[in-house]
Amino acid sequence: MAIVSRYTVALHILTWLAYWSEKDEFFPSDRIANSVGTSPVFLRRILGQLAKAGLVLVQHGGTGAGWKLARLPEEISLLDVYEAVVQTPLFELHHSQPNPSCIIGNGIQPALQTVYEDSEEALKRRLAQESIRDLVASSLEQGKQ
Amino acid sequence: MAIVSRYTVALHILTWLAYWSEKDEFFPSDRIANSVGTSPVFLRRILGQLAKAGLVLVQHGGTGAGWKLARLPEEISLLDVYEAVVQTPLFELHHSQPNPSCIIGNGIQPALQTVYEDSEEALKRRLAQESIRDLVASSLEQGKQ
DNA sequence: TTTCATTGAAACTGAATCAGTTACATTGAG
DNA sequence: CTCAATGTAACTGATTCAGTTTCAATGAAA
Repeated sequence: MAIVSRYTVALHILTWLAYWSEKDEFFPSDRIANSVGTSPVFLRRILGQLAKAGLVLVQHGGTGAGWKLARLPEEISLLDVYEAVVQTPLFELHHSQPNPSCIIGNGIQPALQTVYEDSEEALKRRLAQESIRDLVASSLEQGKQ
Repeated sequence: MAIVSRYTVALHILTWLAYWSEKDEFFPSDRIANSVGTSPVFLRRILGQLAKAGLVLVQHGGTGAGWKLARLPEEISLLDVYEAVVQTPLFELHHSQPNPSCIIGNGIQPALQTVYEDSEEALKRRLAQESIRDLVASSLEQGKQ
Protein backbone atom coordinates (compact mmCIF):
# COMPACT_ATOMS: atom_id res chain seq x y z
CA MET A 1 0.00 0.00 0.00
CA ALA A 2 0.99 3.59 0.13
CA ILE A 3 2.30 6.09 2.65
CA VAL A 4 -0.69 7.01 4.76
CA SER A 5 -2.64 10.18 4.01
CA ARG A 6 -1.79 11.15 7.60
CA TYR A 7 1.52 12.35 6.21
CA THR A 8 -0.23 14.58 3.70
CA VAL A 9 -2.43 15.94 6.48
CA ALA A 10 0.58 16.60 8.70
CA LEU A 11 2.22 18.58 5.90
CA HIS A 12 -1.01 20.49 5.32
CA ILE A 13 -1.22 21.41 9.02
CA LEU A 14 2.37 22.65 9.18
CA THR A 15 2.07 24.56 5.93
CA TRP A 16 -1.07 26.24 7.20
CA LEU A 17 0.55 27.11 10.54
CA ALA A 18 3.59 28.45 8.71
CA TYR A 19 1.40 30.65 6.53
CA TRP A 20 -0.17 32.24 9.62
CA SER A 21 2.96 32.23 11.74
CA GLU A 22 3.65 35.96 11.50
CA LYS A 23 0.96 36.47 14.09
CA ASP A 24 2.45 34.89 17.18
CA GLU A 25 -0.76 33.08 18.02
CA PHE A 26 -1.89 29.60 19.00
CA PHE A 27 -4.50 28.27 16.57
CA PRO A 28 -7.15 25.78 17.75
CA SER A 29 -7.47 22.46 15.96
CA ASP A 30 -10.89 23.21 14.52
CA ARG A 31 -9.62 26.31 12.75
CA ILE A 32 -6.98 24.17 11.09
CA ALA A 33 -9.62 21.53 10.38
CA ASN A 34 -11.51 24.11 8.38
CA SER A 35 -8.66 24.29 5.89
CA VAL A 36 -7.82 20.59 5.82
CA GLY A 37 -11.46 19.54 5.57
CA THR A 38 -11.32 16.84 8.20
CA SER A 39 -12.14 16.34 11.86
CA PRO A 40 -10.40 18.24 14.69
CA VAL A 41 -9.90 15.01 16.63
CA PHE A 42 -7.98 13.44 13.77
CA LEU A 43 -5.85 16.56 13.56
CA ARG A 44 -5.13 16.58 17.27
CA ARG A 45 -3.87 13.00 17.04
CA ILE A 46 -1.42 14.08 14.36
CA LEU A 47 -0.57 17.33 16.14
CA GLY A 48 0.27 15.26 19.21
CA GLN A 49 2.85 13.32 17.18
CA LEU A 50 4.28 16.54 15.77
CA ALA A 51 4.51 17.99 19.28
CA LYS A 52 6.39 14.91 20.54
CA ALA A 53 8.84 15.40 17.68
CA GLY A 54 9.32 19.01 18.71
CA LEU A 55 7.83 20.50 15.55
CA VAL A 56 4.86 22.28 17.16
CA LEU A 57 3.98 23.75 20.55
CA VAL A 58 0.66 23.30 22.31
CA GLN A 59 -1.18 25.63 24.64
CA HIS A 60 -3.77 24.06 26.94
CA GLY A 61 -6.75 25.79 28.50
CA GLY A 62 -8.16 29.26 28.28
CA THR A 63 -9.33 31.28 25.34
CA GLY A 64 -6.03 31.40 23.44
CA ALA A 65 -5.42 27.63 23.51
CA GLY A 66 -4.17 25.84 20.41
CA TRP A 67 -1.07 25.15 18.35
CA LYS A 68 1.80 26.90 16.67
CA LEU A 69 5.11 26.05 15.03
CA ALA A 70 8.02 25.34 17.36
CA ARG A 71 10.61 26.27 14.72
CA LEU A 72 10.91 28.48 11.68
CA PRO A 73 9.29 26.94 8.57
CA GLU A 74 12.65 26.72 6.82
CA GLU A 75 13.98 24.66 9.71
CA ILE A 76 11.35 21.92 9.32
CA SER A 77 12.16 19.48 6.53
CA LEU A 78 9.69 17.07 4.98
CA LEU A 79 11.88 14.32 6.40
CA ASP A 80 11.36 15.67 9.93
CA VAL A 81 7.64 15.38 9.36
CA TYR A 82 7.96 11.92 7.82
CA GLU A 83 9.84 10.61 10.83
CA ALA A 84 7.38 12.23 13.22
CA VAL A 85 4.32 10.70 11.60
CA VAL A 86 5.36 7.52 9.76
CA GLN A 87 6.79 4.92 12.13
CA THR A 88 6.74 1.75 10.02
CA PRO A 89 9.47 0.76 7.55
CA LEU A 90 8.65 1.47 3.92
CA PHE A 91 8.92 -2.12 2.71
CA GLU A 92 7.24 -5.15 4.26
CA LEU A 93 8.99 -8.49 4.39
CA HIS A 94 7.10 -11.80 4.12
CA HIS A 95 4.03 -12.22 6.31
CA SER A 96 4.71 -15.95 6.52
CA GLN A 97 8.15 -17.39 7.14
CA PRO A 98 10.19 -18.47 4.10
CA ASN A 99 11.45 -22.06 4.11
CA PRO A 100 14.78 -22.02 6.00
CA SER A 101 15.86 -25.34 4.45
CA CYS A 102 15.71 -23.76 0.99
CA ILE A 103 18.91 -21.90 0.28
CA ILE A 104 17.08 -18.95 -1.24
CA GLY A 105 14.37 -18.98 1.41
CA ASN A 106 17.10 -18.88 4.00
CA GLY A 107 19.09 -15.97 2.63
CA ILE A 108 16.53 -13.75 0.96
CA GLN A 109 15.35 -11.78 3.97
CA PRO A 110 18.72 -10.35 5.02
CA ALA A 111 19.49 -9.76 1.32
CA LEU A 112 16.26 -7.79 0.91
CA GLN A 113 16.73 -5.91 4.16
CA THR A 114 19.90 -4.34 2.78
CA VAL A 115 18.30 -3.22 -0.47
CA TYR A 116 15.19 -2.01 1.31
CA GLU A 117 17.14 0.10 3.77
CA ASP A 118 19.18 1.68 1.00
CA SER A 119 16.07 2.48 -1.03
CA GLU A 120 14.27 3.99 1.95
CA GLU A 121 17.37 6.09 2.54
CA ALA A 122 17.20 7.39 -1.03
CA LEU A 123 13.61 8.47 -0.44
CA LYS A 124 14.47 10.16 2.83
CA ARG A 125 17.41 12.02 1.34
CA ARG A 126 15.03 13.54 -1.17
CA LEU A 127 12.51 14.50 1.50
CA ALA A 128 15.26 16.14 3.53
CA GLN A 129 15.89 18.60 0.72
CA GLU A 130 12.46 20.23 0.98
CA SER A 131 11.15 22.39 3.82
CA ILE A 132 7.77 23.60 5.02
CA ARG A 133 8.79 27.06 3.84
CA ASP A 134 9.14 25.64 0.31
CA LEU A 135 5.68 24.11 0.62
CA VAL A 136 4.13 27.44 1.63
CA ALA A 137 5.71 29.17 -1.37
CA SER A 138 4.76 26.40 -3.75
CA SER A 139 1.17 26.22 -2.43
CA LEU A 140 0.67 29.98 -2.84
CA GLU A 141 2.12 29.77 -6.35
CA GLN A 142 -0.11 26.86 -7.33
CA GLY A 143 -3.18 28.27 -5.58
CA LYS A 144 -3.28 31.51 -7.49
CA GLN A 145 -3.63 29.82 -10.88
CA MET B 1 1.31 1.96 5.53
CA ALA B 2 4.06 0.18 3.78
CA ILE B 3 4.78 -1.24 0.36
CA VAL B 4 2.84 -4.49 0.28
CA SER B 5 4.58 -7.75 1.10
CA ARG B 6 3.46 -8.82 -2.35
CA TYR B 7 6.53 -7.03 -3.63
CA THR B 8 8.78 -9.04 -1.33
CA VAL B 9 7.09 -12.23 -2.47
CA ALA B 10 7.52 -11.27 -6.14
CA LEU B 11 11.24 -10.72 -5.57
CA HIS B 12 11.47 -14.05 -3.75
CA ILE B 13 9.79 -15.85 -6.66
CA LEU B 14 12.08 -14.33 -9.26
CA THR B 15 15.19 -14.93 -7.18
CA TRP B 16 14.19 -18.56 -6.73
CA LEU B 17 13.48 -18.99 -10.45
CA ALA B 18 16.80 -17.35 -11.26
CA TYR B 19 18.63 -19.71 -8.94
CA TRP B 20 17.18 -22.73 -10.76
CA SER B 21 17.25 -21.21 -14.21
CA GLU B 22 20.22 -23.22 -15.49
CA LYS B 23 17.85 -26.10 -15.97
CA ASP B 24 15.58 -24.88 -18.75
CA GLU B 25 12.45 -26.03 -16.94
CA PHE B 26 9.04 -24.69 -16.05
CA PHE B 27 8.46 -24.86 -12.30
CA PRO B 28 4.92 -25.27 -10.90
CA SER B 29 3.62 -22.70 -8.41
CA ASP B 30 3.48 -25.13 -5.54
CA ARG B 31 7.18 -25.90 -5.81
CA ILE B 32 7.90 -22.19 -5.55
CA ALA B 33 5.39 -21.96 -2.70
CA ASN B 34 7.50 -24.46 -0.79
CA SER B 35 10.36 -21.97 -0.67
CA VAL B 36 8.28 -18.85 -0.08
CA GLY B 37 6.15 -20.50 2.59
CA THR B 38 2.81 -19.29 1.27
CA SER B 39 -0.09 -20.52 -0.88
CA PRO B 40 0.26 -21.43 -4.55
CA VAL B 41 -2.85 -19.40 -5.40
CA PHE B 42 -1.37 -16.26 -3.95
CA LEU B 43 1.80 -16.91 -5.94
CA ARG B 44 -0.11 -17.48 -9.16
CA ARG B 45 -1.83 -14.12 -8.74
CA ILE B 46 1.57 -12.46 -8.50
CA LEU B 47 3.06 -14.62 -11.25
CA GLY B 48 0.21 -13.49 -13.48
CA GLN B 49 1.23 -9.87 -12.95
CA LEU B 50 4.87 -10.71 -13.64
CA ALA B 51 3.85 -12.52 -16.83
CA LYS B 52 1.84 -9.50 -18.02
CA ALA B 53 4.94 -7.40 -17.48
CA GLY B 54 6.98 -9.83 -19.55
CA LEU B 55 9.21 -10.97 -16.70
CA VAL B 56 8.16 -14.62 -16.65
CA LEU B 57 6.76 -17.18 -19.08
CA VAL B 58 3.94 -19.57 -18.30
CA GLN B 59 3.30 -23.06 -19.61
CA HIS B 60 -0.26 -24.36 -19.34
CA GLY B 61 -1.33 -27.98 -19.27
CA GLY B 62 0.52 -31.21 -19.25
CA THR B 63 3.11 -32.62 -16.91
CA GLY B 64 5.76 -29.94 -17.44
CA ALA B 65 3.48 -26.98 -16.78
CA GLY B 66 4.68 -24.04 -14.68
CA TRP B 67 6.78 -20.89 -14.79
CA LYS B 68 10.24 -19.70 -15.75
CA LEU B 69 12.08 -16.43 -16.26
CA ALA B 70 11.50 -14.65 -19.54
CA ARG B 71 14.82 -12.82 -19.36
CA LEU B 72 18.24 -13.27 -17.89
CA PRO B 73 18.35 -12.44 -14.14
CA GLU B 74 20.73 -9.55 -14.77
CA GLU B 75 18.18 -8.04 -17.14
CA ILE B 76 15.44 -7.83 -14.52
CA SER B 77 15.81 -4.84 -12.22
CA LEU B 78 14.03 -4.43 -8.91
CA LEU B 79 12.28 -1.47 -10.51
CA ASP B 80 10.86 -3.71 -13.23
CA VAL B 81 9.36 -5.86 -10.49
CA TYR B 82 8.09 -2.85 -8.55
CA GLU B 83 6.24 -1.54 -11.58
CA ALA B 84 4.83 -4.96 -12.36
CA VAL B 85 3.43 -5.52 -8.89
CA VAL B 86 2.83 -2.14 -7.24
CA GLN B 87 0.29 -0.07 -9.13
CA THR B 88 -0.61 2.63 -6.64
CA PRO B 89 1.36 5.84 -6.12
CA LEU B 90 3.68 5.83 -3.11
CA PHE B 91 2.09 8.81 -1.36
CA GLU B 92 -1.59 9.30 -0.66
CA LEU B 93 -3.18 12.73 -0.87
CA HIS B 94 -6.06 13.78 1.40
CA HIS B 95 -8.99 11.39 1.72
CA SER B 96 -11.35 14.34 2.18
CA GLN B 97 -11.20 17.46 0.07
CA PRO B 98 -9.23 20.44 1.43
CA ASN B 99 -11.10 23.73 1.67
CA PRO B 100 -10.76 25.43 -1.74
CA SER B 101 -11.61 28.85 -0.30
CA CYS B 102 -8.54 28.66 1.94
CA ILE B 103 -5.46 29.74 0.06
CA ILE B 104 -3.36 26.91 1.46
CA GLY B 105 -6.15 24.35 1.09
CA ASN B 106 -6.44 25.40 -2.50
CA GLY B 107 -2.79 25.13 -3.48
CA ILE B 108 -1.41 22.37 -1.32
CA GLN B 109 -2.39 19.38 -3.42
CA PRO B 110 -0.58 20.38 -6.63
CA ALA B 111 2.35 21.53 -4.48
CA LEU B 112 2.54 18.14 -2.79
CA GLN B 113 2.07 16.27 -6.04
CA THR B 114 5.32 17.70 -7.34
CA VAL B 115 7.33 16.77 -4.25
CA TYR B 116 5.73 13.35 -4.07
CA GLU B 117 6.54 12.54 -7.68
CA ASP B 118 10.14 13.62 -7.26
CA SER B 119 10.53 11.54 -4.10
CA GLU B 120 8.99 8.47 -5.69
CA GLU B 121 11.41 8.94 -8.57
CA ALA B 122 14.34 8.93 -6.14
CA LEU B 123 13.16 5.61 -4.75
CA LYS B 124 12.72 4.12 -8.20
CA ARG B 125 16.15 5.23 -9.35
CA ARG B 126 17.64 3.31 -6.47
CA LEU B 127 15.58 0.20 -7.25
CA ALA B 128 16.67 0.38 -10.87
CA GLN B 129 20.30 -0.11 -9.82
CA GLU B 130 19.74 -3.59 -8.43
CA SER B 131 18.93 -6.75 -10.41
CA ILE B 132 17.57 -10.18 -9.63
CA ARG B 133 21.03 -11.52 -10.31
CA ASP B 134 22.35 -9.33 -7.48
CA LEU B 135 19.63 -10.71 -5.22
CA VAL B 136 20.59 -14.30 -5.98
CA ALA B 137 24.23 -13.58 -5.17
CA SER B 138 23.37 -11.66 -2.03
CA SER B 139 20.91 -14.34 -0.83
CA LEU B 140 23.47 -17.12 -1.26
CA GLU B 141 26.04 -15.02 0.55
CA GLN B 142 23.71 -14.25 3.45
CA GLY B 143 22.29 -17.77 3.57
CA LYS B 144 25.56 -19.55 4.13
CA GLN B 145 26.29 -17.67 7.37
C1' DT C 1 -12.04 31.32 42.25
C1' DT C 2 -15.06 30.54 38.66
C1' DT C 3 -15.67 30.24 33.76
C1' DC C 4 -15.14 28.05 29.54
C1' DA C 5 -12.66 27.28 25.17
C1' DT C 6 -9.75 23.93 24.18
C1' DT C 7 -6.83 19.71 24.49
C1' DG C 8 -6.20 14.53 25.44
C1' DA C 9 -7.75 10.14 25.18
C1' DA C 10 -10.64 6.17 24.93
C1' DA C 11 -14.13 3.57 22.54
C1' DC C 12 -16.49 2.72 18.68
C1' DT C 13 -17.83 2.56 13.43
C1' DG C 14 -17.47 1.65 8.49
C1' DA C 15 -14.74 1.07 4.72
C1' DA C 16 -10.82 -0.72 2.52
C1' DT C 17 -6.96 -3.75 1.82
C1' DC C 18 -4.48 -7.80 2.22
C1' DA C 19 -3.01 -12.56 2.65
C1' DG C 20 -4.77 -16.79 2.56
C1' DT C 21 -8.28 -20.66 1.50
C1' DT C 22 -11.60 -23.41 -1.09
C1' DA C 23 -13.47 -24.82 -5.20
C1' DC C 24 -13.78 -25.64 -9.87
C1' DA C 25 -13.54 -24.81 -14.84
C1' DT C 26 -9.79 -24.46 -18.33
C1' DT C 27 -5.58 -25.65 -20.57
C1' DG C 28 -2.63 -28.49 -23.39
C1' DA C 29 1.71 -31.66 -23.33
C1' DG C 30 2.36 -36.45 -23.37
C1' DC D 1 -7.80 -39.30 -23.50
C1' DT D 2 -5.38 -38.30 -19.22
C1' DC D 3 -4.11 -35.45 -15.72
C1' DA D 4 -0.92 -32.09 -13.70
C1' DA D 5 -1.06 -27.71 -13.72
C1' DT D 6 -3.00 -22.82 -14.44
C1' DG D 7 -6.75 -19.11 -14.05
C1' DT D 8 -10.23 -17.17 -11.47
C1' DA D 9 -14.03 -16.20 -8.56
C1' DA D 10 -15.85 -16.11 -3.97
C1' DC D 11 -15.17 -16.13 0.59
C1' DT D 12 -12.78 -15.42 5.37
C1' DG D 13 -10.19 -13.20 9.13
C1' DA D 14 -7.10 -9.91 10.44
C1' DT D 15 -5.50 -5.38 10.20
C1' DT D 16 -5.38 -0.56 9.30
C1' DC D 17 -7.26 3.77 8.68
C1' DA D 18 -10.07 7.92 8.86
C1' DG D 19 -13.63 9.62 11.18
C1' DT D 20 -17.16 10.23 15.14
C1' DT D 21 -18.81 10.62 19.82
C1' DT D 22 -18.04 11.45 24.45
C1' DC D 23 -16.10 13.24 28.43
C1' DA D 24 -12.48 14.28 31.78
C1' DA D 25 -8.45 17.41 32.32
C1' DT D 26 -6.16 21.78 31.48
C1' DG D 27 -5.20 26.45 32.49
C1' DA D 28 -5.61 31.47 30.74
C1' DA D 29 -8.59 35.12 31.56
C1' DA D 30 -12.36 37.46 33.70
